[in-house]
Amino acid sequence: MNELSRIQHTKLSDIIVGQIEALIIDGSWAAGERIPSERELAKRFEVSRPSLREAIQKLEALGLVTRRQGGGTFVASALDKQVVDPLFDLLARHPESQFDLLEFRHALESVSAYFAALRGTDTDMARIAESFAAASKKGLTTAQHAHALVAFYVAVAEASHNLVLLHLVRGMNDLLRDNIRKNLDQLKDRSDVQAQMQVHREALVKAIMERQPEQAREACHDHLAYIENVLLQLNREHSRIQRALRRTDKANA
Amino acid sequence: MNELSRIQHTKLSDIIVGQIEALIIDGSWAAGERIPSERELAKRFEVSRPSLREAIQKLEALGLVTRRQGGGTFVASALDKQVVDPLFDLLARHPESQFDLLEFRHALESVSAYFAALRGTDTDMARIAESFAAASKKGLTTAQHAHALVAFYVAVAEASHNLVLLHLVRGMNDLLRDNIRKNLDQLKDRSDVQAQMQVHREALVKAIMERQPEQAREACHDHLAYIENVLLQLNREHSRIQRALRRTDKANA
DNA sequence: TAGCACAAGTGGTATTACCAATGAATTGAT
DNA sequence: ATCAATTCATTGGTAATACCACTTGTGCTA
Repeated sequence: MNELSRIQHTKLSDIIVGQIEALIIDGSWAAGERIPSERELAKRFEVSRPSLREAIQKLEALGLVTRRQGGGTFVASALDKQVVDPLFDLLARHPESQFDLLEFRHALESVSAYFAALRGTDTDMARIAESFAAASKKGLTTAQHAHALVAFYVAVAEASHNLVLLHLVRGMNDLLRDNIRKNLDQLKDRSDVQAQMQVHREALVKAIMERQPEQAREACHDHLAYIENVLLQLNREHSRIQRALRRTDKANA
Repeated sequence: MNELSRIQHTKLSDIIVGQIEALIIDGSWAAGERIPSERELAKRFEVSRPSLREAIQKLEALGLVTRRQGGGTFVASALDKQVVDPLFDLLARHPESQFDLLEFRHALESVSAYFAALRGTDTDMARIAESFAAASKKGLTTAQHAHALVAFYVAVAEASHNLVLLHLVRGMNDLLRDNIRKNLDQLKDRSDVQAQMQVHREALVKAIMERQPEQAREACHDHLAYIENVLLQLNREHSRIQRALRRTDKANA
């Protein structure tokens, strides 16, 4: 049986990865802590150092540990535990998929808001309030505003206490910031729209703080649906202007 | 300068990865083709075999190549070139995060259903109907049923015509199948629950076929919320039984 | 007490060897 | 001539040992 034979040939390094992951996840090795040396671990697991190194390299690729030549191997802290998804790289290079991303954000942030309202601790709520206040300051540049909004959404995702949601939001940090900045750029001249967006965000924060999951979801949905509609309208206007300009150019030719 | 020193200390294996990636991307090494052996490549790049192996291992982690002991290393074809997200790997190895995944699926599949109903072409609808019929057959093993359900959800994601959703569903294929199989296993003795799940899926397909986005989203939501509640109930029962057993063991000790 | 030098311990890379799996070629039987 | 079995070469997987470069800790001296 093909599958059976595949199961039987688990690589040694994969077995070691599993055992080290368990140690990290159960807290035996805490974030930031230096783990035993490669030579020590090779002895402990009764494998060769190259096999142990292969396992450590996989853990590094997973973002679970970081290595420093001469310094040691450390359990990655949450701060620098970042994973890059190839699709997000792809999307970053193809801005025309902006709406695909917006639609996905729609789902991701709505469910994050829902669970943040459902499960957020008092600490979570405080951080959401802080990051929202930072994002609401006057006089921010577009880049600063985008950065602050990302921090706000990350705080909401953290408050959801869902590992998958948190991972995705963190993984698409750069992409999220670029998407938000582009949205803000396109809406730069529309102070009416910006005011409305701020109203939406305030409604979202209020719903989360009052631990109203359905309202939080709805507020987030309204916010993103509004942005989509405005951007679609702007793009239609832009396309219309482009077509008009092309007609004018043809008439003059 | 910290960053400057980081640039200077590029690992040998990373350099090799870049060079091999270039060969794959420019078509020198075509999909499905066997690449030169490790020993040959080590000689060509003038590095040691362990360093070359580390590079190949990274390429494998990226999904660019596949290795077979005794057989060789092959450029991954598009068919099995699957994007592996490290979190999905981690989740696959730690079943205790089953509910985080289920909550995320909730959001992902609801929005996929919404957009499938909104944008699905006639071809999409036909494929959804086909895959749903395949998933509804009697007499499937749990593994076959899970496999068929995954194909169904992939068809729905394809009908959404959203690149991000499609990517995520594809990327978590194995994880999705394992999650569904586990859910089916736990619900094996509950024919009432299985019947209800089938009713939900039929409602979902109906809403998509009739191009009713809100209804599709709602049907999907109902389906997954139902599964979550049933599993939570089962887990509570299981925990209660475990606690009762522990009390019995202690009394007997 | 601070700075410098040295040593020990760390990860990175290398050489060489052997094991287990795979596939191609060869040989023998029908 | 064809097919099956065997053999051998080549592949990836694992290991032992060594050395290099970097980091950190310790001890000594001014």
